[in-house]
Amino acid sequence: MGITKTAIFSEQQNEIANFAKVLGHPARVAILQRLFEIDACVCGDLVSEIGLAQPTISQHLKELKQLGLIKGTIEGTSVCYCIDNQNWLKMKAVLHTFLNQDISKQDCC
Amino acid sequence: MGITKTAIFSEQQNEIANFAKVLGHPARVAILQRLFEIDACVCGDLVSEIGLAQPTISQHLKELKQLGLIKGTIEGTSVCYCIDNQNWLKMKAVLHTFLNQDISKQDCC
DNA sequence: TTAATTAATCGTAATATTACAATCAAACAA
DNA sequence: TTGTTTGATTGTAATATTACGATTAATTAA
Repeated sequence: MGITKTAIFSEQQNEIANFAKVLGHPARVAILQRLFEIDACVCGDLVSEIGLAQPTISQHLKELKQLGLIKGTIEGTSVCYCIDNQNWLKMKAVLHTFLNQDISKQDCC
Repeated sequence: MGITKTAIFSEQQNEIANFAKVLGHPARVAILQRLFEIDACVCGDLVSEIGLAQPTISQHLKELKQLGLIKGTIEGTSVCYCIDNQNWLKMKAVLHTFLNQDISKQDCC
């Protein structure tokens, strides 16, 4: 019914899924890549760089912020965004653990 | 409009997002974990293990299959699923590269 | 003050996703 | 053959997501 039954899964499984979900849109991938690329913080240049309307970018930024992957500081009329190192590392650790599960044997089917 | 503008993003960005998206649901995370756990292939035990209806599990399996992360073989009346090693490694490489982007300096905002 | 700029928020339309009941198709068992 | 089992498919309801126009709030500039 469009709603995910989070209750029946473990916290770890939900955590993995939540991190993966926020990376599951190319606009958010592009935003993160841009924030890594630009040493200094990027503000609303993201709107012109990525070809989406300002409210759309703002919405994606909100999701990234909610998961803690980025943080923004007001600088005059603009807002400066950057990666939140600590939470990025946290996500990295969570996803790496999942991705590095070992394939025990060879193909079985 | 609920539709993602894939055309304005690079192939790499879409690839990252597509892999992340399929991991963005706890049921699919659980299915993959189970397939890693169980050495032999699991069939419809997934339905009883995970607390979702059979059509729902089937739907999630389909998405995993479409991205090539798992493969299924018919064995009598049941279907045996397992991880597709090659594509799993491909995804691992793609996501690792993205996750390992370096944080250039310290926090800037 | 008023105008301009920037970005968040609101409202909404279009589409996608999640979940499951009902059904169907294929393989096996009797 | 007929029944049984397994899992895919269909159809559908509920909810979520994506995208953007319009508006708003906040800051700076004149």
